[in-house]
Amino acid sequence: MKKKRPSLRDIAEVLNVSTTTVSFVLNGKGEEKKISKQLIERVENYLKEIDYKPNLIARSLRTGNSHIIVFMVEDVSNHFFSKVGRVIEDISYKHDYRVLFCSTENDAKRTREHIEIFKERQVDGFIIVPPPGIKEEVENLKNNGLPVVLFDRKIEGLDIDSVLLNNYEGARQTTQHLIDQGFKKIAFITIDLDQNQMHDRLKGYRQTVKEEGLEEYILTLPYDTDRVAESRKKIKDFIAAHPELDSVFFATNYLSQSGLKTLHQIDSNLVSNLGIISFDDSYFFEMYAPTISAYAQPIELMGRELMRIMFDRIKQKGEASKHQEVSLDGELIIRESSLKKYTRL
Amino acid sequence: MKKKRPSLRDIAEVLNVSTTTVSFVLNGKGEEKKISKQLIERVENYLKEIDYKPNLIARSLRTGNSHIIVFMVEDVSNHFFSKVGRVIEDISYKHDYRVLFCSTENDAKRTREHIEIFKERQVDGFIIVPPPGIKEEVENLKNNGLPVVLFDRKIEGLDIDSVLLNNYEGARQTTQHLIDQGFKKIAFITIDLDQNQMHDRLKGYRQTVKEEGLEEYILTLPYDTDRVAESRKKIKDFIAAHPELDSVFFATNYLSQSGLKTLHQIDSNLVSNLGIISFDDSYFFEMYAPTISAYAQPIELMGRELMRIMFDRIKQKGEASKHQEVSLDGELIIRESSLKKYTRL
DNA sequence: GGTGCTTACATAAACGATTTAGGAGCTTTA
DNA sequence: TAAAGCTCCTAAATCGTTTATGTAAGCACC
Repeated sequence: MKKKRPSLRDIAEVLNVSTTTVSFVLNGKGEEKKISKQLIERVENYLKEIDYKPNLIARSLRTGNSHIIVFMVEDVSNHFFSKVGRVIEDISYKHDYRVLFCSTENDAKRTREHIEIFKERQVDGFIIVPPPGIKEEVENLKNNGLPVVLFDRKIEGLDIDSVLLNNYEGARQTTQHLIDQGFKKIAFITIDLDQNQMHDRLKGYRQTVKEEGLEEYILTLPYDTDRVAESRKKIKDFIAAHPELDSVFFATNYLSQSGLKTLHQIDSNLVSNLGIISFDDSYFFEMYAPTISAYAQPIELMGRELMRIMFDRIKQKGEASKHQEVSLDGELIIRESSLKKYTRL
Repeated sequence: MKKKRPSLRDIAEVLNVSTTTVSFVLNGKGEEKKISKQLIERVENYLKEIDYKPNLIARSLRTGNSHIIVFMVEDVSNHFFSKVGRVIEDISYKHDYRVLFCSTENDAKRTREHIEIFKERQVDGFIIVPPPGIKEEVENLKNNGLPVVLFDRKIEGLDIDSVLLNNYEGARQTTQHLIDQGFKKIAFITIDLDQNQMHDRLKGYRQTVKEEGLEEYILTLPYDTDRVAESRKKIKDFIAAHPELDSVFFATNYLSQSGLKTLHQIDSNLVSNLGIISFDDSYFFEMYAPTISAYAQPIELMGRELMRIMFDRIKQKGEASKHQEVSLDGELIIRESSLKKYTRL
């Protein structure tokens, strides 16, 4: 049943030329390799006629690259990562590269295993959202001449290509926006995740309220998603302890979503009465009532930058050269929830 | 810099044995192939010592399979598909298979091209959410002995493995639930997508209201996501034309989300005053106020069934055998929005 | 002591491409 | 006319595995 696809050799035989010739023509190196016009044409016509598709596995084995890049993120089904993944996928396809998606679950062991497996598969590059504790593996990849671009987070003490959000600046803008709207008692609700991006957001918030001579209200919740009940309680207590609060800045979109629910539970008018803004946009915010303002990461741009750097590296074929650290600005998406005139206090 | 990984041949040389021996031991066929215990041990120790990893590309070339399966869906960043993708990814990894994700955009041409490309890469199987118009290509894949499992939709007139939701039954249950809650004027809002799953949902709704002696209220919106304004207007007109409606059944979660927004725009109390339920669950529904009831697809189970069939087929190595059509039931997730006592009419 | 059967390995041919090195035939040049 | 230089093409090695086939040694058997 399974009829074998013709190989280069089969074609060469039919045309009575060598496989070399067919290969050269196939790869558009005909002229360069001084194959005569007529022969090029003859081969090309035949290739087209039988709609020949080379066996990419064989090509990979010979050339040592696979035209596959991996995109390792915390969770492929996470909205932000899957959107960026989609951008990367599209760009890759245009350049004849494919993308392997993979979830790290922010776990070092799982990530290490995956990196190992992908190396066996001769992938051509890695885009990684690094979990803590994989500095060494990433360094090894780089030293082996494999392109690696970090995304979303960096690894302390490792000079390597990366595409990041300017979290500090983003948090500053977000906080400033609330202040500009007339909010004065701004709570910052974050998680106890020891990673740069969270630190930078916190710093941005603190610096801004400080400069404006306002007080800080900071609540740190556990990172564990299964400690929801605990988080809920903490938010309730926090709100109760600070009745003077007029607005809330959630440090991640996940926090905002569960936070909104909690606020609504405390008092169904609370959400409308507080100024609310989220770091990270979400599809959800557009639908909520009121619509929720957010500082959105530049998804499209991030994907493009990641691939630009990736292809730069691939072209360089492992030659060392200075690393690029791209820090991108997001965009404040102002919706109803952060506009003073919409709150009813 | 890039130090070459040792090959089987290198190892054989060091150990003074043949590559055959090393290969057999590597693949655990030592005993079967009558290699002596001592030698097996010697080879195994060395393999472990240098932490040898075989070149999977070479293996693929030789064996003709890649241990890669593709998961082609409408959009990899869609919540439902990415969740199922995640399940598939996890199962695959456990069996040493990798997953290539790919977005079809529901476009036949794009899908055809992708199928072609994946065949060149010798992928071992396809899980496809088929766009209209690719019957022939899918049939070819199957006839070439390549495992194909359809997901979410079927292709009319093609007998092939598939994992589907029992849309009819789901819509019946959903409608019945509203009726049991005491709702009597139930609107069904759907899209004009000519695909089985939508037809079945409509049928389920109609049959149920008919059996209960209730009137049908059906609104069909354009599928195009960029005709949002038009959809909004249609919903508004529909609601205005039928002030007697006491509940709404949205046929997809995307519809629910934009529909909720529209309802809220019409009248901020409308969402609380109507009974609302959605086909397809969404993360969003849990957070909304009120929380929105939904008929949830069994994501985990779907992923497992897809992979079960896939591995069945892979084991059969292209032998034809009767196709399996799995029809799964979802689960009614009852939240506030569909409970009569929560609506204030 | 020839035949046959294990055991325990090795040899070498694939898989299907890319690519290096080279060769045949022609023209040019000193 | 011999050497050199083109032009156009080919032979064969190579990538790193898997696996069909080969074979040498040992033993049994009549």
